[in-house]
Amino acid sequence: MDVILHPRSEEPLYKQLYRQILSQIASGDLSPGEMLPSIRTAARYLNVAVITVKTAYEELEKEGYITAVPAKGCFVSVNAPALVDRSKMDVDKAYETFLDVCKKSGLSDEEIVTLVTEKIRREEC
Amino acid sequence: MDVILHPRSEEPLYKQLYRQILSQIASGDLSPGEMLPSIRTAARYLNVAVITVKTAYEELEKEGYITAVPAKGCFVSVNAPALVDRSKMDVDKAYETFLDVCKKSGLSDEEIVTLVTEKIRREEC
DNA sequence: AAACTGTATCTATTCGATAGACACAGTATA
DNA sequence: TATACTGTGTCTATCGAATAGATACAGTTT
Repeated sequence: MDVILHPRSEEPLYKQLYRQILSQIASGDLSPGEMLPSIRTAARYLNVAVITVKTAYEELEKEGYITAVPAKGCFVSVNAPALVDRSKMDVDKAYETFLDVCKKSGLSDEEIVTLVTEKIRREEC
Repeated sequence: MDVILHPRSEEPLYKQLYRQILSQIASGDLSPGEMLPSIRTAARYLNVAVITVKTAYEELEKEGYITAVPAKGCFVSVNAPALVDRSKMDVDKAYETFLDVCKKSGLSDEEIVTLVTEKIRREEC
């Protein structure tokens, strides 16, 4: 399992795991149909609680990237790559919309970057 | 002071106050230059703590709607109506949507800032 | 039967948001 | 100058959501 968690990070463990798995699906490192490490195996390997892995997997399942089968395992969805592509497009589209509104409100490029940075920073605190 | 707070509401007291004052600025009920009730007066009248009013005023000031002058009072900014007109609400809404999509795509806060910065920089060239 | 799978629940901890109380420093006015 | 006001800063309490640990449950595989 090619995942590294940083326990002291601001980012919750389950989110770190979620992102890294998603990234591996996006890169093709994890193929559709492939079985993920079981929740217990992953938890043991990563030295975290079962619920931490469970939460990460749950989030991935809720978004359709993986499918959990009780007593069987968790598997990368066959349509995961399509979802990844779509999400990329969604990000682009959402960005375009956001940029449009900003420009219409008379915000400069610099102000937009500042705005996003500030909002993210405030959200993190 | 034409404000009513609902202590049992989900919405925090200071936000209720913030919204109602902003609404009054937007409607012209509060004019530019006009002095707002002092923090203490408002707190006494509304039966809330000083810091509750302070927080609401602080938010309004941070966004440029009012100006606080120590030992004098808080005043509606002269350019408050312009701020209201400017579709700031739209920017916020567009940002929220954009952020949502990014999060759903598994982007970390850092990655979002990078993405925006990169896109803006590329657009400028 | 043993060893595995995902799931559910109960609990503890931490942290931010909210808001109360009160002290501080500066200004206005009588 | 005494007082009554102004915004500000700090210390504290409470509440709830987020996070994550431990453990028990139910189903499948070998």
